[in-house]
Amino acid sequence: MSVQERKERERAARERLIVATARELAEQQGWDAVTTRLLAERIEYSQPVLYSHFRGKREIIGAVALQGAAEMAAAVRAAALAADGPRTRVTGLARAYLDFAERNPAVYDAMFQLDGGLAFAAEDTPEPLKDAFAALLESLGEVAGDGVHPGLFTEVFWAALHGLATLTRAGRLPPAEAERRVELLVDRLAMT
Amino acid sequence: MSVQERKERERAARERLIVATARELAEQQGWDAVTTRLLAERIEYSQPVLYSHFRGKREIIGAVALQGAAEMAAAVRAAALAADGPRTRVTGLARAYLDFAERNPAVYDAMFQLDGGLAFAAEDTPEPLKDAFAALLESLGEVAGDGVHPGLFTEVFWAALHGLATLTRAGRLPPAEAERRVELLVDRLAMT
DNA sequence: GGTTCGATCCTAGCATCGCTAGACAATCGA
DNA sequence: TCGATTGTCTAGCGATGCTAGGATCGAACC
Repeated sequence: MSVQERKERERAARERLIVATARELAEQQGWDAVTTRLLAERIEYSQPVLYSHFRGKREIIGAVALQGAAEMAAAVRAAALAADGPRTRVTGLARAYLDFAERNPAVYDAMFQLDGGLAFAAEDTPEPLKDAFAALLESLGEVAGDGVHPGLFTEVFWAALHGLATLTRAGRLPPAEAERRVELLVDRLAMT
Repeated sequence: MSVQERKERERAARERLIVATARELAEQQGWDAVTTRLLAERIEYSQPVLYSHFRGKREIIGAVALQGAAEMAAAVRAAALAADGPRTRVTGLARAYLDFAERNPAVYDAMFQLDGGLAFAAEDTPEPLKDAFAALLESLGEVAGDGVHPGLFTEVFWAALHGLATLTRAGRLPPAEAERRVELLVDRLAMT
């Protein structure tokens, strides 16, 4: 059995290598540069090996997205823990969210802009995605305000952050005043 | 000269046909289906003809985006005119925006999700895009609140709408409660 | 220890993509 | 009427995601 176990370990390691390499390549040169040929060359295997781990390129993007969701959830929770009041917690959360999107644009794209073949807002939504939303909900729920459903409030706040993140990164919003936009958003949306 | 004018007219008509066909095809089967071959076949010309009008597929997407921006500006202004108070105006604007995105998903993608090679938030931003932002500003500026820059407020409100539009359409947000999210957003953001 | 057999991987290739070169035909000016 | 110009098409290039089928390697059995 030991031989088989070793093979499984090696196989899992190679799968992690694929995901990590795809992510690295995407951050360096954009997702367009992540071709199956280049990716295969980087991991020093032939193309078909990729397809023994993933159904196709979509699933590789999906794997990067899940990894990113876990990291984002951690980043958001860390920011929330570092703050003391509900208000500063929300501001910190917003900054952490936008900061993550800015520092990991390719991962953010994998999560929300590209098709990673992942289910959302459904029963079969992968755990990391549900947990990332839960991380937002934990801090945002307490500032939803009276009579407002915490989940609904979180959705709206999240959408606003997502809009700021994508429009800023696409050059639709001047980056200079990003901080003022965050302050305005928190000022108005959060009921403290 | 008349002959040359006729040719120019016909050429302009063909260009409109290309844009209209690309848009139609994108709305029916998604932008992935808008290949240069299929598009050429639909307009009953060969592929290279497309490149005598546009630099490439990107520019065709850009042309659809500009068309969409003009329509969206008109839709937003119409909604604003139909309302009487600042508050109902903002609500109507928000509904019109999201309605446009929902009814014209491919056009909305061309405007904000895909690369149409268009400049934003810069001097060389095409007029229709600046005008679409201006249409939002006209109604949103009056509810920015004291001491808040109308442009900045418009940017934040727009980002929130954009986030709602994209996340809803991507299946990230359940469509059922879309209306309640709009109400919450307007309630909190608009100072009336 | 040699042999068999299954798992693993690679070479080669398919269909399709955006885009372009060069041949061909239609039209215009002289 | 004839050359030149303009316009269009056929054919093809390089690159893409993905796959079929053969080669190779290692584990397991007599």
